Amino acid sequence: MAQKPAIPKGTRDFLPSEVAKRTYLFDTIKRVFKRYGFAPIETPSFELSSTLLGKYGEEGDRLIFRILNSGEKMRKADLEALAQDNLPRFANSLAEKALRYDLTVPFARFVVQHQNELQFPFKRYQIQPVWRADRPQHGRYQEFFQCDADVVGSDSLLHEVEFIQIFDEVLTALNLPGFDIQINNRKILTGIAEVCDVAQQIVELTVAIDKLDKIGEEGVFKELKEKGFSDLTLQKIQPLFELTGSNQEKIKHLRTFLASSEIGLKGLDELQYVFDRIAQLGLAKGTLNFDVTLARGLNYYTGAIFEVKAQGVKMGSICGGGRYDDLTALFGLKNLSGVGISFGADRIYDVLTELQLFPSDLDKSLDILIANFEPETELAHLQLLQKLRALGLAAELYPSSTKLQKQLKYANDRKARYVILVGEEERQQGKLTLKDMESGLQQQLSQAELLTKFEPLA
RNA sequence: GAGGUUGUAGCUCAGUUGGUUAGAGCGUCGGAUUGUGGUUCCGAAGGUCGCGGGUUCGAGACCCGUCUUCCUCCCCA
Repeated sequence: MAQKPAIPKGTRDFLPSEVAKRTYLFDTIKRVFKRYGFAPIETPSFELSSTLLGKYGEEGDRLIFRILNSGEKMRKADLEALAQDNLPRFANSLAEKALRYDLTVPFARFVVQHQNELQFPFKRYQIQPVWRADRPQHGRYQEFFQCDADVVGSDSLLHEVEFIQIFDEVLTALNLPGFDIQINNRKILTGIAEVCDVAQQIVELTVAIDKLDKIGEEGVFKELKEKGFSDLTLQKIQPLFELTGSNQEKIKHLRTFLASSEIGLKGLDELQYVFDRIAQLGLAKGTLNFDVTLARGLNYYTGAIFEVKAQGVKMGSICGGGRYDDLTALFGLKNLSGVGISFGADRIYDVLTELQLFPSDLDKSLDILIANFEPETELAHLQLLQKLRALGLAAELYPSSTKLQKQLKYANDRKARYVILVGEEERQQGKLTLKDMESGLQQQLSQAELLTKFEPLA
């Protein structure tokens, strides 16, 4: 019986017109990455479970797609763990491999494994799909692409500056009219926790204040209270929510607030450097904002934290990133500082679609169609096609000599710019008719004239 | 992982308190036009009503399960 076809939830098919848009998006990002000296690498779609598990917290482990052992390996199932109701251990014994959850952890594994073959500081970019067993929602898929660029082996703040320039350059090239690059520094958050005497609960603290723009000041206080923070702490944090004014004014206020925290002040110094450099260099369309409440969930960030939001659309962050001082330590290589960013290609795609910013001629897959009148001229047409294709033009001969009406409709649907007509009339005169599908105008040309006409277009 | 929501033609959606043969627009195909597309006119094809079970004389509609969609939370890009 014919079965209704379907694809798993949170996955998508891409039609030619969609692939054309995605290619445009990826190519724009790649072009900028390359200009800044990043080289592409690729890693496998799946890794050993042990490489991935435990790197993203409890929540992350739950969202990792596992690959069931096959054949004889099934016998490795730990039935004892099942009997003891230890489901995580049982699951691990069933699946030794898992689909890549992000590009950063596999990259850390890659760096450690190939450390002797790489030049440091090592700058790589990587555009590949990742998989998450998350519940799909607007702008959230189970299979999606990440476009990451990272530098490892350098603690220079130069990279932070360059990444901000990359955000600006890519998103400007994609014609986004406006976007906010939010920046914060993990050291400032650590300093805040120190000043408030809650250094141990920094994760709970930052996760809560990260939600400020979503649930408001009251919501944050409520959540902090539920997490067991004292009224005194809440009172100390309060001034943070009232930080207003320019980036410089915010930094100034925080210097007072964090006066007793060495690490907090270091974070402010780092931030100040980045702001100074960007002010001197300038940005095209982006604006750089200091946002103390920006935390991002990931625990491994230690310095700058970035997040980018597009203006004029209701969409979560479209880019993110930050500095992580010891990511490769997870795999045994210490003291290697890294900093990186990620473009959320699928979300950017949705934003560009919503704002109608994709160039209109992207899905043009055919420049010239030769209409098919009679089988006898087939060879001559194929020879003409060779010449047109040698010029770099996408050209094809309609495969059968059906009604001209149908062939023109096909050319129209394919968005072909020109149609070449060679019927009995033209053949007798040794000419061909070139029809411009946009203007509808036709002209009679010899083959040599035709090729001369198209030469500059190639 | 928790709660809610959706599913009818290729697409977007109608379908009354359960009652003959499930409709429309768009798209597709054919024709009006045997060498001229986009517009127009005429016609046609296309549906196990997500899937499985139940209630009923009778289910697209009601009930249960399941998958899917979208949303809120969690988390994230």
